[in-house]
Amino acid sequence: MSLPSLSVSQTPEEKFREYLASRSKPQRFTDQQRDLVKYIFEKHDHFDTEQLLELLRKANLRISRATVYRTLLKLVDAGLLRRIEVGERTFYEHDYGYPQHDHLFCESCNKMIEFQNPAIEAALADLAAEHQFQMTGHTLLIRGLCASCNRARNSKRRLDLI
Amino acid sequence: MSLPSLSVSQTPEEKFREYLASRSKPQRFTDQQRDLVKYIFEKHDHFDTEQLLELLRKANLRISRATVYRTLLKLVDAGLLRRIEVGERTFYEHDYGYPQHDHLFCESCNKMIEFQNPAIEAALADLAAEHQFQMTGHTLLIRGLCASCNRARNSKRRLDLI
DNA sequence: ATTCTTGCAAAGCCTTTGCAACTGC
DNA sequence: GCAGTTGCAAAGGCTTTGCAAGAAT
Repeated sequence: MSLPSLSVSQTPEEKFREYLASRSKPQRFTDQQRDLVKYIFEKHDHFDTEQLLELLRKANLRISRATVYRTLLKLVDAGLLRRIEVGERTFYEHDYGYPQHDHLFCESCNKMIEFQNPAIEAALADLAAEHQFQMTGHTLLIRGLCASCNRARNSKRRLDLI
Repeated sequence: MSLPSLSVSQTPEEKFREYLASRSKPQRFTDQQRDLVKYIFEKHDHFDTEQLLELLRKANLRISRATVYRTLLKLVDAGLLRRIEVGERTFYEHDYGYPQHDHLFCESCNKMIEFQNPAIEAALADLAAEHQFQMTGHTLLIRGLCASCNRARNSKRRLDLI
């Protein structure tokens, strides 16, 4: 969406194949998995399973619901995708080839805005240290109104006053 | 658990009754709701619905599953409880009479440690301003190992080396 | 008396799983 | 050919809901 990609030496497919091959019980790379990886990494976006299934249907990729669920689990485990919980819903986004970041979530247009902010990172690290807490990760979502929805609301308000 | 309570002029029950009465369609205050509010506000804790049902059973409070779900919705709406999503699970905690805070979550002992941190708050506000984002709230969960689990792990590690 | 709430069981979501057919390797 | 994968449909969690009986105002 907004952050620069990291340069990575392997394609997502290569990285996934490597993951599959390196399991203690080697797993197989199937046509469905190939299509799914290709489709998901063609564009950077946030999606939940239902949206993905709908998009696959529209793209004429016939992969069963069960296979999509099973493959998403593997992609997360392989480090290609990251799960994010937004309220009650579970979304996925690119992990591989993409920098760590957090999100601003616009409750009006449902847009996800990614950001990286060293000041916040530092504040979290300090806080963890203060509590002698060994931080392994965090979840941060800022909810509110994005700039454009905010403008829209303000102009509507102005119109309402006329 | 750890933060000082705010002083509030109404008891949780009073506040809930006021909420019920002030609806456009006034709602009723029942024995089950009274018991539930009393039970939940007796001690400050984080719980999910399943845990609460189990605790109620042990406390010999017979309130049906459906009523618990229905009442929790109302308590959140009334501002008495706050929902927090931890991974896939939904927890509840006191909102009324309790200051805003975020959580450290220990993945080893599942303990929730509450904290308030002005530096983090400020960093979030700055970030939102930078993006011209009108923040209405945020969700922040820091995952990792709490001090005592960390110590336990370290002493185990030392023992393993012998 | 009226209207909301309860408890039960059924239904709804979303996700996982058992199984027979299929397919990478 | 063997072992892992797929697709289907059934089963699982968790949560919501329709309805008749019961309770609050």
